Amino acid sequence: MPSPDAIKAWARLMRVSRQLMESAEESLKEDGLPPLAWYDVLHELAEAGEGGLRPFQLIERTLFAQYNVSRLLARLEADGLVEKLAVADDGRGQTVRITARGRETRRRMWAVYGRSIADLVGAKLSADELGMVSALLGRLRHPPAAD
Amino acid sequence: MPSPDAIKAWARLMRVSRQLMESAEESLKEDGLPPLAWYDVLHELAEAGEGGLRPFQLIERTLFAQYNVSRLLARLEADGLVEKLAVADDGRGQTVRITARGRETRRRMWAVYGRSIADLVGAKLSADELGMVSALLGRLRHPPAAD
DNA sequence: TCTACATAGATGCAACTGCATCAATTTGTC
DNA sequence: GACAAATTGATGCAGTTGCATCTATGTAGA
Repeated sequence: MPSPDAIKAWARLMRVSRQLMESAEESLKEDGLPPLAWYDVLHELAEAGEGGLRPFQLIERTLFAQYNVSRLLARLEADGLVEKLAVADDGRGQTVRITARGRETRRRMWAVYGRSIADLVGAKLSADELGMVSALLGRLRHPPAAD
Repeated sequence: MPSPDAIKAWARLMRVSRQLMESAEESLKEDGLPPLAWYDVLHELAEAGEGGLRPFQLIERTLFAQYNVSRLLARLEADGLVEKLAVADDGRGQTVRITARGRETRRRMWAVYGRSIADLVGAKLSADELGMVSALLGRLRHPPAAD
C-alpha cells in the first residue's frame, strides 16, 4: 500500500535513528553519565532559567509520557539535580528548577553528547545536506514545519 | 562542539522518528495487534521462507539485542506464530520458522502498519524527496551506504 | 454554594529491558 | 584426543515503562 520509496525511507529512518541513539547512549554510559532522557530534561530546565518549568510544560517540550516525566523528575530530585517548588497560584502544581549540580551534570553530559552528535552526524554530511535533512524531517512532524 | 546545523538535524531525527514510531505503534494497538517488534521478526522470517533463520541471524538483521530476541521468540512461539527446530549440524542452535498463523498475523499487521507508513511518510513527501531522505540517512549508517 | 467536570501530578501492578552470567556446544591448538 | 577459548542461546535480577487509576486542586454552570 505504501510505495517502495516510502517503505525504504521509513525503514532507514527507524533503523538509523535507533542506531544513532544507542550509540550516543553508549558513549554516555561509558563515561558513567546518566541516560539521554536526563539530558533532555536538564536542557529544557537550563533554558528555562531561574523561573523553572511546570512538569506539564516539560511534557509538551520533550514529548515524554506524563508518568515518565513524573518518575524521571523524582530521580533527578533524588540526585539533587533539580528542585521542586510549590507554585503560589495553583495548589496542584509545582515548579521544577535546575540546581547548580544539575547544571554541572548537564555540562559534563554535553561534552560527551555533543561529541557524539558531531561525530555521528556533523562529520558525515555537509551543512547543506544537514539543512536538507532538517527540512525534510520537519515536514514529517505533526504538525508539519518547513523551517 | 557540533555545528548548529548538526544539532538541529540530530534533534529532528530523534524527535520525528520517535513520534512516527509511537504513532504506528498506537495504530497497531488500536486494532488489537502486537507491537512493531513482532512485525520486524515475522517479516524477516517470512522473507527467509521455509528454511527459517537462526536466532543470531535475526539479531544481525533486526539489530535487536540478543536477550531481547531470545525472549521475543519465546513469546512468538507461545502464540504459535513461529516454531523452533533443532538444527542438525550445530547442537547449540535452533532454526526458527514462521508458521501459517504467523504469516496470517504478519498480513494483518501489514494492513495497518503499511497504512501508517503511507500516511505518515508516503503522503508527506514526493518520490524524489523520499529518495533524498533515504540517501541522506543511508550516509549516517554504520557502515555508511549511499543507495 | 453546590455539583459536575477538567487538570496536575503520583503510583500499584504487570510487562518489558538491560545487565550479567550461565550451560551447552563447537572450534582451534598443541 | 585434551583443553582453552569462542559461540549460541537462555535466564535471574534489578530498573524502567505502560496502563489504569487515584488523589488533590481548580473551573464552570445551575
